[in-house]
Amino acid sequence: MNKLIVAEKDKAAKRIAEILSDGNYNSKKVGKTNVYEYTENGDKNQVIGLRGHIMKIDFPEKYKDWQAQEPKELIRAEIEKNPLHKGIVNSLQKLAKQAEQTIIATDYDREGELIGKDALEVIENTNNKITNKRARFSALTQTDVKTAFQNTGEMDYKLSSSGEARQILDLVWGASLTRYISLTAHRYGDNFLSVGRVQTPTLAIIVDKEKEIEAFEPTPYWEINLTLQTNNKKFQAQHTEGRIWEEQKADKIHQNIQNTATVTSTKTKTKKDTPPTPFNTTAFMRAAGSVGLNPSRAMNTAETLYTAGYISYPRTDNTVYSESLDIEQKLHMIGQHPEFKENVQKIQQQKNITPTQGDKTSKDHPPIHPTQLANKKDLNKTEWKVYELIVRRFLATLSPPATKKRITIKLQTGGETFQTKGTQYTDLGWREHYPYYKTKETILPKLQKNQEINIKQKHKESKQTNPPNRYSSNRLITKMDKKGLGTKATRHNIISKLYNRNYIYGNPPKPTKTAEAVIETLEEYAERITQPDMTATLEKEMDQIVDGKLEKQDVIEESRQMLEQIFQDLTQNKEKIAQSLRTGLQKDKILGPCPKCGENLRIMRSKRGSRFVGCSGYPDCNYSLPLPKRGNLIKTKKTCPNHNLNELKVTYNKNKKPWTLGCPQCNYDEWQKDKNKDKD
DNA sequence: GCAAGGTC
Repeated sequence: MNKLIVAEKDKAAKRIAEILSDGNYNSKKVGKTNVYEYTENGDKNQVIGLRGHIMKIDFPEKYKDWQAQEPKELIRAEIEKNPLHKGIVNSLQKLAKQAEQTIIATDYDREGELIGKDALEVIENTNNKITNKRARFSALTQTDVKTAFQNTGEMDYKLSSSGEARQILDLVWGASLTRYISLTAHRYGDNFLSVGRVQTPTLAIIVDKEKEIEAFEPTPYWEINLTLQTNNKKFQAQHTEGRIWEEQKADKIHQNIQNTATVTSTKTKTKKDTPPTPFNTTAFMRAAGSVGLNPSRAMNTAETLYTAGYISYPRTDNTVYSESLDIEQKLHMIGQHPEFKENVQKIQQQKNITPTQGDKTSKDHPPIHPTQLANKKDLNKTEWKVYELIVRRFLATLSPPATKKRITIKLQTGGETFQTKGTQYTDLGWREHYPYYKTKETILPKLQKNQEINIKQKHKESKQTNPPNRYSSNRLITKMDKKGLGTKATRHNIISKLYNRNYIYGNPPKPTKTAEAVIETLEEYAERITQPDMTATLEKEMDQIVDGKLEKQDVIEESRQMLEQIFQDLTQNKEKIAQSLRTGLQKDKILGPCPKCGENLRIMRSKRGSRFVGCSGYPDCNYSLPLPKRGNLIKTKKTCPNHNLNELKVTYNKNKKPWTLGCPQCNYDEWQKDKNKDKD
């Protein structure tokens, strides 16, 4: 029986052909798509790789004009399914005609089942006699794949329909609310304001943190420190109270301090510092942040390294190496590189090599690890940085813990207790191979109990509490992971989207006033879309569809009713919402005082569409400054010390780098100066 | 000009 085997991607198709044919396969092209062909008992089998989803859903053409209908009409609008990759669909159709059976071998998860079902529909529509089977495997290894094809099962239509429900809910909620917010705020064209099940709660996390920072009021506190001196060494000690909230108390302690202090105790503890676990996508991106790469750069670079064969598949949840991963061989390979040679030798000398394990054992793909030795000169700087990070992480997971001594010494003077802490590594362990964390050491002099030590200086230091830190984009990915927002393959895209929509800027990302206005509005009238909980509930309902406890149609219907309820609220409060959105959006336009009249300078648009800085005192005041024609203008939090105007940044949607324009007044003055210079 | 999810 001639078989058509359908994999999720080209790489997987090739690997499947390789395994099932024991290496005896041919590659050919059908259209532009790779097809891998082999014979089995005289039958011709063909393996094709898709490109993820090959179909997409959308509303019919007549809904295309945003202004032509009310956004709420989208809630019950019909939904079409159309080819996303026409070339692949054509190739599938060609192959389907020649086959008697098709085996769907897409990834073993919800989206994989849907991708497979969409492909199967294309196949069955061109060949209604074809039979089908489903091969399920969780790793592209010899044994897994062979077993899966010897024990094929049936398609799980409940699983794929849960995927369809997810698609429909995302489209209906996302599109209707995006249009509603955009139209209400008069943001047309590519200035639109987007809303979605994953992006909006993510943005809310950023906005909430910013509000926390803005509302933060520093509290003053004091610390009392000593500088002590033994024969040849100075060291510091701090009062055991730590932060002292009343200055009077701090003063009293300060006064009590004598000329000497007595050692009352010395304690030494040995601590083990366990090596890190293997890289999954989230952990990798977080680590990439510490070498200065944002999630998108990290992912793009990893993708390049993967395609070139240097590392394993970069989109994985798994943090446990499989039994079949030949660690000895990998070590040997890495050891060939002069830069890692010594590290590898050290690991090979260990009595045993036991890799660490994380708690995520989903076996979709192995944890990210090096698969081939790279030459530094074959890679660009960033690629090497990422490759080295992955190699070193791999080495670290095979290494012993680091051991450190923690020494705590307590001293007394004038009835006050002080302490000092020292850290010393006795064995660097994995840290030697993975130098991305700081290994800070504080070495204290050797002290005896009851020893008396001279106090060189006493300090009363006045300090204040700091606001919480913003999330870096890499930390944000971890946060999204914890809250169940997005998937390993999409989280970094969601963050890029927030940048492109001018909801956030800079790194760590800061929200624009527009973002704050959108989140505030939605939190008041469509709270559900701003909370991670929506995803959690969705996941539960998807599971219930799979278990047969709920029907896809019922889940969608219930969700539509909920959205209709929200639109009722939105419609009733239309004026209020429009007002608050517009005031919020205005805030991103006001830059500061006009030097001529003291009214507000704002970013404006002329009738012909060009941008400029104009005064709100117009027509009484006609002060203005020029602005660049292209790019998105973003008002930053920084203000110019000379003109008290907010500085501006210019970003572009395409891969062009953003640049800082700075204060528009300074920018203009510089330009004038340059112009005059040219004249001279 | 909408979402999120695959993959390149």
